[in-house]
Amino acid sequence: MSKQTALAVTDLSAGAVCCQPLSEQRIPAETAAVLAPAFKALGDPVRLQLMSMIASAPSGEICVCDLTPSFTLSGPTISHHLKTLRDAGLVEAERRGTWVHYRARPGLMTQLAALLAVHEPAAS
Amino acid sequence: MSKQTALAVTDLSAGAVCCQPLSEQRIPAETAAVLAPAFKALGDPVRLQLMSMIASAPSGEICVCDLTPSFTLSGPTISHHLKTLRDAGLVEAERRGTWVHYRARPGLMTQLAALLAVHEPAAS
DNA sequence: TGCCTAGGTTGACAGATTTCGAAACAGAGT
DNA sequence: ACTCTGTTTCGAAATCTGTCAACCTAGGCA
Repeated sequence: MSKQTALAVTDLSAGAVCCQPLSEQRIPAETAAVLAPAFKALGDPVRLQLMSMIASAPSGEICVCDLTPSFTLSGPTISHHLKTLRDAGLVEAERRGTWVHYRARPGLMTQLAALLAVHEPAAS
Repeated sequence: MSKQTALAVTDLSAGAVCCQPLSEQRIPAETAAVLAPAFKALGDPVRLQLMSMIASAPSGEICVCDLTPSFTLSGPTISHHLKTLRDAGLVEAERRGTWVHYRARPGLMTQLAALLAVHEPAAS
């Protein structure tokens, strides 16, 4: 099941599924179906923190061994959450030697941010 | 009942739960716990579309009677999804005569967008 | 080479949460 | 009273969360 969404997300992060703020134009059902899983992936406190730790890593990437100790959860649980973020297209993993490093994929996050951008009402 | 959940969200949308991009600074567990539910609320294709339809309504608000026909789901189901968005603090409802109108609350969405903003590597 | 240990992932499972619709309910208009 | 709009309640099916056990890969060492 996650395979399907992962594929779609890969497509969009390569391309141009959305860019218009959500408040300026109705999202087509198709687009919503593609982007909702990304929001869902961020819709868990642990995953939101993981995403933040990965994205804010000074070197651009961070070892799982540095992530796990920050939570009271077990290793497998963290691994599952990381897989969710991976399937959503928000991060990618690379094994270098003994350790696995996670890196953020800014493309999709940028799209989500653009989607949420609120058009300044009057102003101008 | 919606008052309770609305309170926490009201606090944050009034105040300073977050503002820093997720990729610039680690989100504290506390902040993650507060913001994750908002992402979770957007993490469903139907709710994402609903949010978009509400936020992009030309008059700033939209009647439930205009929302329901756009989906193949039953009335109660749409109502449930709307309640989820309400509880998350993303929209608010007002009954005017026979019909109920939904309006977006941009505050929280702005915060989420700021959180997802990706720091430009160059600049600064 | 063969064996051992450590880091992470995967699979399977119980318990909690979500999703959806049928039926019942509340508000407003006729 | 009756109708129409939308919400709430309730229950069933599906999904999600977290853990243990098993597995795989990489590295160290005799």
